[in-house]
Amino acid sequence: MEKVRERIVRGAMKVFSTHGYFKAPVSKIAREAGVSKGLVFWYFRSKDELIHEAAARSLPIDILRECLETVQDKEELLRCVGERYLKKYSDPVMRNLMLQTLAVRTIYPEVEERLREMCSMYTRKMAKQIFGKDDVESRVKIRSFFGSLLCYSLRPPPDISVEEYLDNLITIILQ
Amino acid sequence: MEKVRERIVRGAMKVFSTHGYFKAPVSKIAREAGVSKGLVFWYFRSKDELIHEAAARSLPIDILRECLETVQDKEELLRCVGERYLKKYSDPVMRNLMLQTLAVRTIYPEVEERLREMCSMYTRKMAKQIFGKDDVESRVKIRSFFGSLLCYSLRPPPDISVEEYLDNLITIILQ
Amino acid sequence: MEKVRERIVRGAMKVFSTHGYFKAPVSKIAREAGVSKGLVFWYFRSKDELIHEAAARSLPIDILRECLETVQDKEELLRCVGERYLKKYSDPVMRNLMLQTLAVRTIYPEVEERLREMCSMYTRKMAKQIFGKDDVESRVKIRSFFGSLLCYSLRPPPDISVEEYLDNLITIILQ
Amino acid sequence: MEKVRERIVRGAMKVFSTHGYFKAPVSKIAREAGVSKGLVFWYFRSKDELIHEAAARSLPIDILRECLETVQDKEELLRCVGERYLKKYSDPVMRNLMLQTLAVRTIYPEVEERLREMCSMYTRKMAKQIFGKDDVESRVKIRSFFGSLLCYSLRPPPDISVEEYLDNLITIILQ
DNA sequence: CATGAATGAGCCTTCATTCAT
DNA sequence: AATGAATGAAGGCTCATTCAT
Repeated sequence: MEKVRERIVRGAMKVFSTHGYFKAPVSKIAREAGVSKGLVFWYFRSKDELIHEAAARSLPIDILRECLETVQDKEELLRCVGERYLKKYSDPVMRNLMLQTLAVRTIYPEVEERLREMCSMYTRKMAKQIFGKDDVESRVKIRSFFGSLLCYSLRPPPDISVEEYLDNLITIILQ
Repeated sequence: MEKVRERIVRGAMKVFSTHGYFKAPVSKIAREAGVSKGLVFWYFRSKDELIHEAAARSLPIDILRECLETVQDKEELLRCVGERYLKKYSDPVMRNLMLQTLAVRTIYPEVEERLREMCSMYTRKMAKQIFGKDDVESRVKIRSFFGSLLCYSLRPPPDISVEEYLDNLITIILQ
Repeated sequence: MEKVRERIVRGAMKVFSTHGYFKAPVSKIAREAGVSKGLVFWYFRSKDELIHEAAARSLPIDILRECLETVQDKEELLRCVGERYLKKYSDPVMRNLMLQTLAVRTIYPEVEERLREMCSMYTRKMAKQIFGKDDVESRVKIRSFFGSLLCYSLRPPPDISVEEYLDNLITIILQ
Repeated sequence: MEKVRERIVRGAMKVFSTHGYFKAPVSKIAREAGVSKGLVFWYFRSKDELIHEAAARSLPIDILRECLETVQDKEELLRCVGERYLKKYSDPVMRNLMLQTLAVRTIYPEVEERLREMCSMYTRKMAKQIFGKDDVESRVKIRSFFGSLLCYSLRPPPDISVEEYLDNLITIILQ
């Protein structure tokens, strides 16, 4: 049996992903998790705290960190990030939740900060590791890479497989 | 003096962009527009109707339609779309509002439908017009193009100008 | 027809006086005032604001101020304060409400401050005006005066009239 | 080591005295007493039961009973009551708690009853024992005595000592 | 005895919406 | 058209109370 706290987070992510952070009643989250409404507030001080937990899990920061730490080769790095990214967001819950998180960055400074860090630090690191430099062209390419992944996730074309898509994308970026 | 209805929509877009569609009280929108709360409901049947109007304006559909209608040359087409896109979303209100709109697509079927149309029909048309074909590589490139624009808008790199960025991007896509 | 805001305050005072400030639901206050619950929050930002208004009205500060301003003679001053005091708190609502207010002074600094002012400034002024001096005996007498009024209000002896009581009290204080 | 039950009552009195009976969460009381929340309900059937225990201890009934039983002389009786009273309520916890108790008399019939008994029976007994009679003047004096003690307790004048105050008060009452 | 997770009732507050003026 | 008072439905949160361990 999964731990209660984890069940609540899962339920929250599911409900948040379809209703949005602010239209999702805690009562619905509780029902989804199979617990009482009061218990949610035993594990989380407030709904905001639960939002923060869900928001943190919705971003691909973990993927970036891991791949950058473990992989050296440039093509392999792109593949590592690409594969995990597309896998993570093949789950509709995660996909929609990430969009919800992007939308609330103007409300929660912590979310904004996390996004800023992800966009600046990690893309810079990737540009360095892949192209050996950090010039305009490299950074445009990295952004195109992530942008493409995002676009694919948001609305996967029904007639292109993940592998095919990723192969093509990596080729374009590295050429 | 701007028309009242228009003032209300503008106010709504501004408030929606920072507070999100559901945390933005109609009272705040009215204050922003300089009218009474009651008047908002004279021009719009409900808050949802106002949300739909704002959501429609937040997407780049108008840009796609216009450029596809007026421009033939492939590079010119990419530049037409790119320039207008980056201009539209250089406004923080528009930028944030588009994110809000992406987030509510699971709630409003109309929004979902509009997005679906934009992603499938227009990207297909662009692929056709630019690459003459609609194969995997072409579509990956179009997605990379839009993804890159989106990424740039979300967090413009402080040391790269719009023109420079767009030039590089078009070169990468067309090579 | 009484003004709505005033009706709400009256209803609040009545409900507060029997249920206490914190056990009195706003819904009950609204019902007592004959308005909807939401309207209470149109006139008062929060329940706390309503509590403050009720608390301010529950104290005898107005009586002290008026009598000290208008009356010179010492016996007359005691009688002015005594009469109005006993009249004000002959109303069970006012009597109980004052007790509620005394009880929440540790929670609301504004209430504590108002009480402090009442106890120090006004008793000092009365001692000066009645006994011409501010020594220990005078101040003990003033406190006995107020204490006696308070005790009478809290539980009026069934077989002593207000006038009789006040006459006796003034005699004792002035002898 | 103090008995657990006693620790809980002490903790309750402390928390009640500052937060009031109804704003004081049982959890806070438990923390103050250094026990778990559940244990409070092992020793007391409900929070109300705990309130009653605290309320009973907050009143000066014990003082009245003891002094009336042991002391015969009138001045000595006043001094006995006065001294113990001022000592008991020199403790801010007791002082505030008594006010809280006065405030909840409209809610708990038992509290109301206890107060009624204290006010009628004991003041009557004191009047008899001190003045030999029970006429209006005597009872006004007794009320002035208690009222003065109450006033002193509520807000002790910073420049008058307990002894000095009590001496003066007894003189005034007995003259 | 003792703990703390779990429950559910109730309350304050917000806010979309209506309506008399 | 325009205002703002008035309403009622939720929703977030607290907290007394229970119960398995």
